[in-house]
Amino acid sequence: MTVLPQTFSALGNATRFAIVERLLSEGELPAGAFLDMNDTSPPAMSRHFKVLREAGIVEQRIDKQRRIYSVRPQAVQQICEWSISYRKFWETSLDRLALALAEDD
Amino acid sequence: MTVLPQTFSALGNATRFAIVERLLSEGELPAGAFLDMNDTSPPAMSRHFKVLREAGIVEQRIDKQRRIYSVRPQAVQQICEWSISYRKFWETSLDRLALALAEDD
DNA sequence: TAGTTATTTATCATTTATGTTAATTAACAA
DNA sequence: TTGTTAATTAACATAAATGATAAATAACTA
Repeated sequence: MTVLPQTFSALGNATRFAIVERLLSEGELPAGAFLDMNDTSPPAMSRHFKVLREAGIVEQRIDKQRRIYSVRPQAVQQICEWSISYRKFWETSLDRLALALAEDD
Repeated sequence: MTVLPQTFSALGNATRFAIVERLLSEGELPAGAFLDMNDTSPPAMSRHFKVLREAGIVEQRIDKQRRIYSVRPQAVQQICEWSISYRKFWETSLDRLALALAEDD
């Protein structure tokens, strides 16, 4: 069906997740902007970007000697749509839960 | 901040993702109901459930000698809220993209 | 009780992921 | 040209994930 497992797998690493969150908040940034992060030697960072690229989560734009990365909106949209497609399930489940808790008073 | 990377990591395996999708569609099921799946020896399946439990994605209910699993609605809700929190970004990005494509006609 | 069913835990082997250092590529700057 | 900056690729080591078989646990059934 979908490629969501690959998307989730790529986001299932704390460093990559932080990269994506930062790109989402700040917009496109060159790879080098992330070298201050926790783990990160340049090759490690480069590989994280490769994983994100191959999962279709980010895209690369080349500007001179810089690689500028940004989040592909479709990637986040796909995640949103997946979770929304089960909304009826989780919303009613949570409603029932809240109700049950309220009855304990 | 969040535990989302752990959630994503757990869902980033095709077998576990399939388990979760089936639980979401069919509702709670005993572990044994999944032994027809692709990989799956009973111990492999058991470990997949353990990963899902530890990530807070499923919960276990014991009925006699059966372990009945179900999806914790909060897990899906959390994913939904994360993607929604960046909705402005990805919706406007996609709008711009559609507009740019339309202009090519 | 003895055997069966459902599931998990223990051990071990193999694969995949991830980090490191060294070398490479490409563009810029003196 | 020579040196510097930005990023990647190559080669290697180590850790984590995942699967298999065997054994253990717990509850049901004859």
